[in-house]
Amino acid sequence: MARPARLTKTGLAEKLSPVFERYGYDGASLSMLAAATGLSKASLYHHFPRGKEDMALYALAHAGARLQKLILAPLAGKDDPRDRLEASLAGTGRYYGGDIPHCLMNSLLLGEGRVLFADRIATAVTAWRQGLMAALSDSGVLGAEADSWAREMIERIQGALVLCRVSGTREPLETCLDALISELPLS
Amino acid sequence: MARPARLTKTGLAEKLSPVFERYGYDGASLSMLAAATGLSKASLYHHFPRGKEDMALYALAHAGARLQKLILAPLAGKDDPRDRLEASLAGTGRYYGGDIPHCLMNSLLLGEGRVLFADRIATAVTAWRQGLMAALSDSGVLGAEADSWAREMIERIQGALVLCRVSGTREPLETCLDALISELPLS
DNA sequence: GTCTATACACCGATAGAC
DNA sequence: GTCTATCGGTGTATAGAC
Repeated sequence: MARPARLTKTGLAEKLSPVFERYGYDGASLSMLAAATGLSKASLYHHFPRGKEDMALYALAHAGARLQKLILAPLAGKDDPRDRLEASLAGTGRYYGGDIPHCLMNSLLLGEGRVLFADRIATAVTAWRQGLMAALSDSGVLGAEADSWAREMIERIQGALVLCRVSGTREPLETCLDALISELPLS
Repeated sequence: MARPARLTKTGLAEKLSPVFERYGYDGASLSMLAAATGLSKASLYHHFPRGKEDMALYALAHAGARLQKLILAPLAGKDDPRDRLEASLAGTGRYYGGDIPHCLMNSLLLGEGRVLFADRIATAVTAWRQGLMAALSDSGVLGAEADSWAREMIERIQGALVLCRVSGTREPLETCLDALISELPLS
């Protein structure tokens, strides 16, 4: 495989994301972001000339790539639809890692971040929903029911993530994912 | 009824809440909060001597009172449990008002706000969950099922609120509340 | 590509007049 | 109880040496 530069944008985005996840766009300061990367504020501007907005965009791009890999790709195969849905939900548990899982797209929806990133986030959520719908349809669930199930799955996962922040644990998410698997409307 | 002072703490909390809801604790600046109340920053400190933290606490107290009135009180009557649950869900729709509904307790769970307010928020969520459980139990739903239904209802409502911020509309919340009413596990 | 030093606006908070 | 004026600190962002 190609040897990557020691400091890739992807590598930086990986370190920036947790700050945006925990503090939101307004709450994430350049001092925090610099500390998280191990660079100075000035060096961050070398990599992200347009400043904090650029950094959040790269964090979002990184989140989108992980969404694709861990959640959407498993949905798209040609295996048994039940296996695909279960694999995607398992991937969802890995996507939302950490002792207190956070959703970057949720955190960026407050304050100034909503103005800047709502379109991009809506696109990602739509892709997620359509991926779920497709797998549900493949399993024989009728169109309208597949639609409402896909919506409900994302709704419950996002709600569980809120409850994780309330309780300070991963437990609501794990319980939710288990419940979703057992309630899948499949034959 | 007693004549209230022209500027009550409750009246101020009502004006402060939308700012904390939309921007979170870190993102809400004193300039915004002053503008929202029509007071100067110095006057805000007269009413809330400990500054922004005090203001957020009063906003939380105001939210707690509204939760009690619109969501919890309807659950606690002696009417038919189905009527109580439906009344509470209708109250939930009013509690989360506005063109893009926001949840103060959710918004305060980011950044510094989580450190300061997580305990208080967890207490409110627990009360909500127990109120739902009690009404479900009264309707004959078994303990374990009442517990998981109460959890799922809050989870879905919170998730729907996230999707409202994604789409910029009330529609996910309204759809969720309608679905919950029609799916209530009652006789 | 990294850094130190710095610019200037805004932050939360306070002093003190009215 | 409200205000203007101001404090010290931090915010984002830039200049320029190495």
